[in-house]
Amino acid sequence: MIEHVPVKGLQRSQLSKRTGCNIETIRYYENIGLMPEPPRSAKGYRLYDETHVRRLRFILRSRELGFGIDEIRGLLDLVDRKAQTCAEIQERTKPHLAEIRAKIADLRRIERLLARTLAQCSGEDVPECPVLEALAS
Amino acid sequence: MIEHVPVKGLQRSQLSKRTGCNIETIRYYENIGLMPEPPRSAKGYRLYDETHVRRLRFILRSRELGFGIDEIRGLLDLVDRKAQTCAEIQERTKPHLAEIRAKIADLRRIERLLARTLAQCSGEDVPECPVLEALAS
DNA sequence: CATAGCTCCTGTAGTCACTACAGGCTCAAG
DNA sequence: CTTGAGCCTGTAGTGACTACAGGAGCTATG
Repeated sequence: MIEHVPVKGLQRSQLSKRTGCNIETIRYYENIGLMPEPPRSAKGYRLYDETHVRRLRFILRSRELGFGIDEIRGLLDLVDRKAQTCAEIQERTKPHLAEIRAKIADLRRIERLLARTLAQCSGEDVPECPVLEALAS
Repeated sequence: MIEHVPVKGLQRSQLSKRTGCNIETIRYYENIGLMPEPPRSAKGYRLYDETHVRRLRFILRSRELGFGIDEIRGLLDLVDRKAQTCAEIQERTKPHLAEIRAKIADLRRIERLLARTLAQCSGEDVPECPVLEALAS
């Protein structure tokens, strides 16, 4: 009569399905200390609960918004300390927003250059291509 | 009377200075076959010339424009074959431009979301932060 | 009861585009 | 002759995963 009642808790694949996170990535986040080590079943299987689902969603959402692992570690520390204030969060988020804006500006510059060069390109079978010339210059 | 006249040609550090390319990166490009193996001096020092300068500039410019190593390999193949046509170049450049535009769209979405959330943030010492709530949701 | 096929466990290697380092040789200046 | 820079090589580290190898366990079917 040991463990006849199925141990409640989500296994790795269930957590993966619930969050859309790659199954290997979950273990990776555990290894680097973003996800806590979950309790284990008698046979050593990881057993997750709703707190893990929420934490993983937080991480994934932050990644989507372009935060790096270390930045997320910082945000999670604030959450865990429960001492976070709006001011602290702003302090971390504002430079991140600035970075994203810089990346956008960069890409737009590249896009303009590439589009302009392509527009000069006849698309015919001539051996002189303005794109290559732009790259070589 | 061996090699009294300095062997003409640029050494790695000179090529690095002329192109702005990190000195280690030059060897890396050689290892992966983007840069050709240059001739060597009697003692085995690499000796570059203007053709190497031009090729490296082409590579660096392409990287700046966001082309991956394999894409550059493709462009260089076209250049080397001397059989390139505008049509071939367009074929390779158009999808790349589309990728860049997709990345811009992505980043703009992220930027809007982050900016909107930050705008709701009072910056005061309250423990409920709309940014964290947005991340957790 | 046995076997098949799935999921789980672990550690490790591969990805991309570099960058850095260790250990040894060469070269020019002082 | 010594010092310090620059060259050579191979290898390891970066970030954020992703994939694989080798072994154990679970469940369903014959």
